[in-house]
Amino acid sequence: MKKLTIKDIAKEFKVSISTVSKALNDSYEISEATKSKIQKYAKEHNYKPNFNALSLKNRSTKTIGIIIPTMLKYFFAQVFKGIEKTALERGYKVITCISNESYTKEVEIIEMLSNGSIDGFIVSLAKETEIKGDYKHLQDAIDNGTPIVMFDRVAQTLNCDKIITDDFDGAEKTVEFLYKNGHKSIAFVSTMSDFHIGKQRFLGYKKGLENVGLPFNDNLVINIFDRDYKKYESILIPFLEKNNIDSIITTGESAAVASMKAGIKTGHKVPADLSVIAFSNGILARHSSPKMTTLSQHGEQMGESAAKVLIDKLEKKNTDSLIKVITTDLVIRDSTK
Amino acid sequence: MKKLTIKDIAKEFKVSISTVSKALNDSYEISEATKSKIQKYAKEHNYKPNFNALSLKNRSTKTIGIIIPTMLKYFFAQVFKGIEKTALERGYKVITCISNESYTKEVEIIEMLSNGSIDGFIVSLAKETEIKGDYKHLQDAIDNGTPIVMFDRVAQTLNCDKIITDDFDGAEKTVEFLYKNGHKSIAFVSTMSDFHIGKQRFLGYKKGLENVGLPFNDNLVINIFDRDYKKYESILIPFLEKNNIDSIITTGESAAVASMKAGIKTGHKVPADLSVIAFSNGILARHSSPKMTTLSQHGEQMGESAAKVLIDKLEKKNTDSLIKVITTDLVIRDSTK
DNA sequence: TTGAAAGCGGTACCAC
DNA sequence: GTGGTACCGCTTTCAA
Repeated sequence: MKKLTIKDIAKEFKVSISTVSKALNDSYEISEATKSKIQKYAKEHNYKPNFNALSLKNRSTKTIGIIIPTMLKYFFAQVFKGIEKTALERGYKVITCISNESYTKEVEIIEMLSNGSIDGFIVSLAKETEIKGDYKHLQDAIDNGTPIVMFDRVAQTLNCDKIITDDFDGAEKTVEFLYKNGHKSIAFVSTMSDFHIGKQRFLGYKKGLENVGLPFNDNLVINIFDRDYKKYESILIPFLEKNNIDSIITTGESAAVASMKAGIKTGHKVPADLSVIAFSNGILARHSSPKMTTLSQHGEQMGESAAKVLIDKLEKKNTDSLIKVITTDLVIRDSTK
Repeated sequence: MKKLTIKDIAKEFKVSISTVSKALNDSYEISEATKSKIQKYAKEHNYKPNFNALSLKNRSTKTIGIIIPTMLKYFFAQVFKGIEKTALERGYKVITCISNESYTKEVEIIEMLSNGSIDGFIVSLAKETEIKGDYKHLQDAIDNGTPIVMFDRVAQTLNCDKIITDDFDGAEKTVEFLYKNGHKSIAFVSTMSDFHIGKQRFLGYKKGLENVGLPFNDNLVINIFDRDYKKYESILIPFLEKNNIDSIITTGESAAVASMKAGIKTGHKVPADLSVIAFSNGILARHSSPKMTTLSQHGEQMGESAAKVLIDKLEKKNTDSLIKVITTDLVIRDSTK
């Protein structure tokens, strides 16, 4: 039972294919009688215009390519949700590819999709790519007329639309929040120091300290490079033992959970004498005990925004590049006093 | 800077387009000299055969459609990872759509993609669809010659390939494990009693009790219908107070976390006098305190399997429908004694 | 009001 | 060894 085509319908009614095409598109050129019988037939027989033929003709696929480092992190899954929802609403499909933090994979994906498969890209950089700092593959795509919208892990030097978090400001205001609540010895735990966003969060932390008049102390900052969250705790225990710390800001959830556990193991009470706040987007925060206070990231909204900006660009509703900042919200739960 | 086509290359070398096509496909009909100069030129100018033209010609898009209820659950994200990886390895792209547990959405997605956008589907049913029991949209797709592979939440009555978890056996062996470790009063907490897989897990639980000679007690079973995990705890506290329970099997992570918290609040010690085991796939299990013992689900492997089975079918490497069971593993952590 | 034909970017058969 | 052409399914211009 193969697919019905315009040609089949033309044969059925003994008319030309152009008549059928026009009838289906409700053209004024065609008589009501002809139109209605053809439309009825098409509907009854579940006719659907062939996607590839249309894409070929229109030079537009109505699909967008997503390239993200992973789907296993809740933040990215949330962004994906926002993209998918918005895209569908506006009649676009999404092809989703995972770079798995690999530069090579990212390049290959761009290559693979740059053959008319998609109209534009939404990208968040692989870790390797960001460290390498080589964005030629993305620049090539742009030069070829394929718009790119980046989010979260964006390439500073690339001229394209960007959706980002207020990393700097978020960290800054978090320090101020902790200070106002009586904390004097605020530590910063980062698992993202390789990333631009990690650096911004760190700089915001420093700025926050400066704002409230606390000295910056290098010993209160720890950068974890290990990718294995299981080791976080053992790294943090000596950190907490050696230093007199009353609060911790972490760049992510796993580190925050580990911080709380390490805090408890080193004799602290959370939040009575150790407060913990994480840049986060979710799932662990709400299930940890105590429940985690977070600087909440609105991944879904970032996704919606990215899709909207890209599709507007594809449909020429906007033209010049913008940077959109989605601000974090401080969500106070039980890990801070 | 528009895309280079075969026609452009033909013009460049003043040869016919068929010569170019053959040269690019390394045909024996074309002289080495011509081939090499054309191939060189194509590579240098980054020529890529147009995807839509090829798909149109070949009636095959080398892309597969994924329809899943959500990406925010770790299990589905894992399955997605497996699918994406395997698909890419075999030269396929994936278009991913979220049904958001809605029957209507699921139907719309199938409609939308049934226009030659994809060669086959990988589906896990929306909750609504499963409750409704109406699989006509899927049957239609199959009848139209679009193969479907289902996973986890599969339609019993549909004749297609299926990748499932050993829900019944998993629950059964879990009861036996708990019994061997001295538990006599084993509760079953389900958030999936609407789903076939939830029913299977329950039946496996009953069978397990029977196997070890424990009586089945209706009071020790609780079905939670509330979708809000925040309420789980308040539902479970009276459940634990009223009954004398020494161990709990849950159908998912959130319920297990809530069970542990409720247990602690009702004066139990986990795992000393209350053991908790969850059907799970991940992330919470490893970060909870105590870390959760799980019946681990291998989502990624299910995804790999689903993609492999679908692609084999598309490429006619297999032909008849199979049901593949991916068995769970008992991963013992700290929530069981 | 309807139809013929070109074209989107390829492939492949057939002729030269 | 190279070129002409039909075709994949559809839209659109132009002619009838």
